[in-house]
Amino acid sequence: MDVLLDEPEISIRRQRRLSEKECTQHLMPIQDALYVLSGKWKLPIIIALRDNNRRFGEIQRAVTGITARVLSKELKELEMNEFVVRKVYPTTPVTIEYALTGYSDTLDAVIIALHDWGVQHRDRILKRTERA
Amino acid sequence: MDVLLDEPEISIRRQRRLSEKECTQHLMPIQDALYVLSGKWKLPIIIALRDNNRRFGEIQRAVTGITARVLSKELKELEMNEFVVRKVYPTTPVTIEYALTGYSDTLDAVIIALHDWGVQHRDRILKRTERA
DNA sequence: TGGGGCACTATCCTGAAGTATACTGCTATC
DNA sequence: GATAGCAGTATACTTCAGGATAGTGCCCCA
Repeated sequence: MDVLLDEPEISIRRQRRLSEKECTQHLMPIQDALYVLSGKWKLPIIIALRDNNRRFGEIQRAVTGITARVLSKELKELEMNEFVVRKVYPTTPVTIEYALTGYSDTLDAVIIALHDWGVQHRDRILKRTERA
Repeated sequence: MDVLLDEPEISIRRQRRLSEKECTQHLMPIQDALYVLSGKWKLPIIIALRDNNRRFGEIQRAVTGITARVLSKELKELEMNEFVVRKVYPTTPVTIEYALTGYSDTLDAVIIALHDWGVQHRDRILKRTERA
């Protein structure tokens, strides 16, 4: 529902929080960060890897619903971002393993922040629908 | 580049970090959080609003490149998520103002985490391309 | 009286993300 | 000899976020 008030606040401007330049400078890194995490599968794959799934087939079974084509593409992207290493062992036939890198751990703070916010948001939504 | 090793690590499993159930429980809130922030425009709009842009036209001019159609749609979504209120003043013609809610401030921790990670990631990428 | 700003909506279109299905060459197992 | 698993690739399709363009009714200003 919209809020109806008597007088526009347009004249009662709050103090500026950030200059336009500061804002843009803040925006770009955030979008970079969002970019590497967005999409339907990146986080599920990372979580499957954290759960010690290493082989292509294992990961595909852990991340239910993903097709081989998409998993292959996503793993390549995660590898490019250095979150994942692809290890090839000269067995016959070759054994291939994927593993998270140490760099992937730098995402922890982000993941925790997103998680915490998501939990309280979910809670809030639930309470809102209960009230209604 | 792939890494070549002598022996598969498949037997040398690291300790489990999270059970599968725990993982899924962690995943959903994260996806919820990502959902409300992802897309090309949500964050730029939030930042424009923080910068005290309140009128539709003001916001559109601040968020360069966005069309009225998309801005309208995004503002509705932000309103549904209770990050934004739409205030209607009974002037002639009606004056409409958008403003961030207190709830939008709960995103601060998430935005800061994403920002910090984004900054160091950018740095890392730059250094990598310099090296090459 | 005609042009512009206001806050939008309607219609159509494009491109990127994701899906479905089939196929590869290799080996191990029934 | 047939079937299944391994780690994918190839081709074709669908879906949907977002973009382009035009137009709404209202008012103000020259």
